Amino acid sequence: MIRTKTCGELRKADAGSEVVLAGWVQNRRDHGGVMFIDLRDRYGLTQIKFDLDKPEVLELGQHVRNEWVLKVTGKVLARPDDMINPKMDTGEIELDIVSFEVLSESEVIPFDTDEYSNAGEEIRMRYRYVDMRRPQMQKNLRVRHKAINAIRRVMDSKDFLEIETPILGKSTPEGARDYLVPSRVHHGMYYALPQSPQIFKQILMVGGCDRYYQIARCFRDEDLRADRQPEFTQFDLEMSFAEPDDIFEIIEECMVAAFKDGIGVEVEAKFERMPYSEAIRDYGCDKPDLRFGMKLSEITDLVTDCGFGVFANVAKSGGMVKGLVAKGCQDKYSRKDLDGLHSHIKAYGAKGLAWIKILEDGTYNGAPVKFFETSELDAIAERMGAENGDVMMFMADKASVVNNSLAALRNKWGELEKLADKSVFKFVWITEFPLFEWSEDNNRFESSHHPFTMIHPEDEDKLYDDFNSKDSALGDIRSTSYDLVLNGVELASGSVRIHDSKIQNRIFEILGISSEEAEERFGFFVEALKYGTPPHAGIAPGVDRMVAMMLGYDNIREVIAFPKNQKAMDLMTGAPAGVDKKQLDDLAIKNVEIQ
RNA sequence: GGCCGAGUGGCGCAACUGGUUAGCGUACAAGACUGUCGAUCUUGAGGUUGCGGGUUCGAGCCCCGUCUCGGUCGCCA
Repeated sequence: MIRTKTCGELRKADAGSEVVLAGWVQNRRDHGGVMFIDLRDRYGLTQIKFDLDKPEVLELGQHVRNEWVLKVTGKVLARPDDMINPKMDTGEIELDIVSFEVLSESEVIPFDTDEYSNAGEEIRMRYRYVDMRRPQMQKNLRVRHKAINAIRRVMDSKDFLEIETPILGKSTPEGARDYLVPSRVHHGMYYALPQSPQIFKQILMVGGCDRYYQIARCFRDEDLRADRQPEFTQFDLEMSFAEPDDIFEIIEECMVAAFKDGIGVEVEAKFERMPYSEAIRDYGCDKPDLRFGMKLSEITDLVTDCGFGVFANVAKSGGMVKGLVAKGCQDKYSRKDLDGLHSHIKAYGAKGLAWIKILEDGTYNGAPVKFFETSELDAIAERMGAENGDVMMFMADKASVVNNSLAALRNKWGELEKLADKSVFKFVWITEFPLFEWSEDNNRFESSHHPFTMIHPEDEDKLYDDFNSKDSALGDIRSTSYDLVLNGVELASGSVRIHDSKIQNRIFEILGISSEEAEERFGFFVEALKYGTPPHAGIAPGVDRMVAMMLGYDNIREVIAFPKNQKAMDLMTGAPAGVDKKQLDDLAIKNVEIQ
């Protein structure tokens, strides 16, 4: 080894020993006759002292620059009490230099690597290797490792096998767009990179593997977001002879271990459960942030005959009127503030946001007030649980717009009023998602999750209703599926799978997939299910999101070593890039002029 | 594809309703200094304000176009 110790481990007890450290120059403080260099590695910082006891070493040291890589031999000195630096782990000691060697010089780096560095994202991505030297990035990568390691430990203890599934697979046109890889051996044929190992993990169950998991890379060629990358990592698992409770128990144990090992936080051991219908009713969305209340209240029935046309017309025409209450905010937000809230929700199709304040004396204030009888307003306030000093906010539109908008408004309010404690991790299982959703575009039912999702046992009788009608009982069918939500973020999605080919065939029929088509699209899979399929269930938590949440980031790029930007480019390597004509010729692909 | 925000020395930012030579911090270079620890002090170098056009006596700022980055909606079974 070039070094005998790391830059983070020397303590007072090491005083007197001679050690060799190696690392990067974080900082040089030259006082003429005495000079200090902070030497940095992954483990920490150690102060190196140069002085006139060795003038030739000091002279050489004065030519060293930031980010050079040094090997330093020296003697550990306990610092006198008045020179201890309590901010450094190694602040009780310093290294009295004997000699050093420059292992590597460095150009002037594009941005600072210290803890105060605040470079923009673009420059950080371009020079990710510099960015990674920052203590925060080192911490992020370490937390990620620790969390994944904890998951592997738990899964091993439960007798799960980690099994790799192929990266080069077959394209399945439904769902997200696939990344395609042209075949050289078969011109005109393509592999697809997996959106998830879904089909393979189910086949592993047919294959008797019983309990499988994988820290799996997944690929989706869709537009990106702060929490969406074209390639991302899922903790994917599948279990035979399992019911939802079995999955919940294992994931809960994994989350507890991952948060403990990752960031030292003890999260609740049992997570709350909430049916999808309740989540939509009370929070307007399927991923509620339960760190604060502020439930939505529907008032459609109270306003059907009111004098406020905006509400009454929507109520009469099958729409929905719903609201929420901002407690004690009456004098905190002006008319202008409240009217301005609309800008936060108009992206969801919200045409307007109505608000009514209840002043401290109990009188109502706001644009719609004059259209209502006081008794009507009293009834609305009572329904919503609003009291003097509160602000009531309302949306009237079709149900999906109302729910989406108010859910966004609720989250916005949680942020404005700091209702959501950042140190709290509130998990919830959202269960019983609808099995089908009516697609207006295609005029038929589509799977909410995927076509292999098991129907809720109580709803099986509804499966044979008319599948060509939007009002069919099929729309009310619940599935045996579940999402794990943490602080308003969807962390995982899973379900019990269909193992009965009769049900599976009926689902295909409803989805408009003919048996020939099913054969063509997933023939091998449907075939496999015919050879003795155990009942099985699974789930796949997103590792990037989980780690980002541990560390308080909205952006998963912070916890991925080499992420891509919003246009799916790697700014460091320059991918994607053009290729040689020869490579294209091998694949029989005609070159397209690069624009 | 739509909407919103941002592009100013290497990096991070400022510049009022359009008005002198575009500032500040940091990094960088040189010098000073024997105890600093985000060292300090002195001096210095470093800019076609993303790009193109327009309005104006005058544009970093206003207008049009365009490019780039980010956020978001659509999209993501």
